[in-house]
Amino acid sequence: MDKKLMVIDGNSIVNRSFYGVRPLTTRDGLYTNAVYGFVTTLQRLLDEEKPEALCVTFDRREPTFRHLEYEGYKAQRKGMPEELAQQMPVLKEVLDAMDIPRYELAGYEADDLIGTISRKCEAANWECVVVTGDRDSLQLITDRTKIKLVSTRMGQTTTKDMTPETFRDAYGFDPVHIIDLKALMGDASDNIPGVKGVGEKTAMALIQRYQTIDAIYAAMPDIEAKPAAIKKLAEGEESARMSYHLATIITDAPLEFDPSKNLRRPVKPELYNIFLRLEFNKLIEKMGLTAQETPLAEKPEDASLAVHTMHVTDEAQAERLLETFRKAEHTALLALPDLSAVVVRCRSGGDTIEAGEFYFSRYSGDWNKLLAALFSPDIKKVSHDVKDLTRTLLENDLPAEGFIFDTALAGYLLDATAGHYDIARLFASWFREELPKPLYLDPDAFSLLGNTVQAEASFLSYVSAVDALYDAMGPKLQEMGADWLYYSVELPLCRVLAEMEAAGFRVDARALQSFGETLSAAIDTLEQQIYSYAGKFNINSPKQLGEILFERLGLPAYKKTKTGYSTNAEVLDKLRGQHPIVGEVLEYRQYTKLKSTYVDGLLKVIPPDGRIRTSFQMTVTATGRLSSTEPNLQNIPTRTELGSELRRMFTAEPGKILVDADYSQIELRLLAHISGDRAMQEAFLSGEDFHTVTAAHVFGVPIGQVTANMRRAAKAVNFGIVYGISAFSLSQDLGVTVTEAKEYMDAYFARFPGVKQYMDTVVEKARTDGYVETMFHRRRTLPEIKASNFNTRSFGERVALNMPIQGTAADIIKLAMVRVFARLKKEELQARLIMQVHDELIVECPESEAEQVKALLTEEMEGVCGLAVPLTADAHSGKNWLEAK
DNA sequence: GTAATCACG
DNA sequence: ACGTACGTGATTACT
Repeated sequence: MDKKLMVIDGNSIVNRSFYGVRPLTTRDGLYTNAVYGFVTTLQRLLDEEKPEALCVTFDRREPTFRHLEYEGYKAQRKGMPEELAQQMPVLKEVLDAMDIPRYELAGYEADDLIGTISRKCEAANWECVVVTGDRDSLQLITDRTKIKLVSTRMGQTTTKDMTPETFRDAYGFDPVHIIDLKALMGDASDNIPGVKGVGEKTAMALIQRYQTIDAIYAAMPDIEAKPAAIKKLAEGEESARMSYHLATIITDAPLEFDPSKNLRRPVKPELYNIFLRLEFNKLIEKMGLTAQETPLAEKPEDASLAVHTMHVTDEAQAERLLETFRKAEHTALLALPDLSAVVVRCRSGGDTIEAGEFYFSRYSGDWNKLLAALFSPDIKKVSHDVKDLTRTLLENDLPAEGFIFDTALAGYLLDATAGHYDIARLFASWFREELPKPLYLDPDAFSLLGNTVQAEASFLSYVSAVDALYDAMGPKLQEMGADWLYYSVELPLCRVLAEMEAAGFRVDARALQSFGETLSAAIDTLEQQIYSYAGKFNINSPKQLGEILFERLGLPAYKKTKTGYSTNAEVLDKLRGQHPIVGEVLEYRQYTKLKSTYVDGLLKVIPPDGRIRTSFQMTVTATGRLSSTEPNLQNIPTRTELGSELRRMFTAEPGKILVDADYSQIELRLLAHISGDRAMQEAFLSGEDFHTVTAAHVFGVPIGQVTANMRRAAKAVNFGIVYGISAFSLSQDLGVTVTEAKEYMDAYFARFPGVKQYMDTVVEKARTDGYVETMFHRRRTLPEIKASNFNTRSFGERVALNMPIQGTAADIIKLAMVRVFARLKKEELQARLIMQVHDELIVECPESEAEQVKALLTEEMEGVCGLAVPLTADAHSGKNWLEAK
């Protein structure tokens, strides 16, 4: 059988990848989606076709000679967006590392190169597969050359094989006559004029009947077509002949090409480093790439590190090592989640210190005593995920002191949008080297002697990675000015959160259960009523609900989603009154939401002691806020009366009481402070309702004459500013026209010129620096701000406006938590912090402490930092969350 | 696994 | 002209 060569239209595939793959960037802002899409597509094609040889063609950016010949030709082709252009050199680098030949030739387009390559293959008795998304190439199809047409729809790449047979089935003539077809109908995207007035239908019919334009013009004027078409053909002959020429792909470009010189070769070792730089971790894994023999020089080399590693099992050894650790300036330390093993890496600070890596497990002495010694304050520990380790230790009645660094937390502060902060990924992205996969996740591995050594080795490599990261990250934190935030807020917060998680929040399971039963009954009734209008269907399925509402019942569909009708609350609310089913669906939604997410969801996670324990995530949000998972206790309902009933089930334990304190409008106060706008600051200093004062300013009336509607509008503008406003969104929110919304904004900016100025300067600063930051130097990098895509860039601008405000509020409450925690301890109160909801703290304490705790909370929260406006917090107490709010 | 929806600040 | 609020997490349906 003949050998097969696959030639890829590089520009076509990279373009499709760029628009088909969601935007991806590396942590330093390099766009990578087109390269990623290209490589994955290539992998798939190779799998499918298994060609012996492979090459890629590219267009040169200079004008080709056809531009000179006919100036309209492809003149309108848009320039590449910057995000794609920057990926082109990277893609070429990748192809070189994969040892795939690239062809480009000044004066020739990719099509011409492909045409030439395919003919040379045929001449050498090779089969040729052309991969492109461009239908122009179909004219190249022969018995030996097939085209794989690539199309991308909704992120899914599909290919269609076009052979002479499939082509004829689709078009009714031979592939080569597609040139004749284009000569008649033209091609707007390539600026081929064709015959004026002859479109696709006429042209197809003519070519199917006569095959070539020569045959058509030879038979003129007696051809099978409408008289009007015949007239146009006659007038357009010259244009047809020229178009024919333009549509013909060149197959004899001056290109040296021998298919046997394009045989597939193994990838070069550099590919690993390139992929690492591009953060293509999945591809590295899939393609089985490994690090190069010679590591990059970036990793800090520690000459003093002892080469020896030791498995510590006996007490005498351990005692000696503990003494060593106490003298060390720091040790890196990791523990298994079940505390069954600990690994320590200790570097020499002097002659007396025994340097090395030590693996503690299967210990003959008192394991808990050893742990207590390791986690006491006199050993300065660098670790990873300190909050989780602290919680585990506390839950086992062990000390959890002396943590001086957390590599996960540092990674987050250094790049809050990276998303993942596991040791392997941090190590790979910092040092461009891979780390062995974690083997310790499987506890059984330790019982199997064969695996043990491997598991230990892997665990040891993790602790050395943490140690190396500590060296690299510490200075970086300082460099960006985030060291105070890190050491005085984030790191101490680990302990605070660990204790909050361990404490949990008491929930009245019986009350919750009976609330659930009430809901169930209501849901059943509503279900029957809804079915009575429309028959039985799954009300929870937006698809089925949409069909019922907008097709069966004929209600007007205001909005669509990607996949069909939108049936969200906003849409349904507009349909209220048009059909009784609408209100019932809304009610059904509300009840089922409460039942499934809250009642059932929470009942599932109530342990025997009745206290629900959430997990606070410290490394998730891009702004610095915490998040809460399994379960999320930061989104317990409050906005509706029925929903807020759930808060009644969150209680203090008998004899105790909840104290709830929240910041009053912290984000707007921060806006007033950060922007330096005097009028806005005075609005807060006046002591009047802030939204009312803003309304008075914006509408130019005395405070006494502000109507509810005016206040509502002002409030919407205030929030809009914090979110990075646009007139359109504001108009949607307020239900007014865009023009009116624009007027509100103009009036607002006229009255608060400092706010306008802040908005301009913060966006400008984001553009020059590539990041924005909070008052405490928490940073968010913003590659989006330089995007050429309008939407992406606008998003970047909104984020630039919002992050410093939301983020500073997050910094402030975190600092307040650390201080409240310390005060409660210092004053020897039994009160315990148990919850944080972004601008709100909840403390559970004996009733006798309530007043003292209220005062303490208010004082610490308000006293975090001095602003140009008062930072106020209000505290309330009650037996349950609803009462205390 | 993704999309739609809806709960919170 | 572009298409829109900022930040999260859980549940359900459906591919």
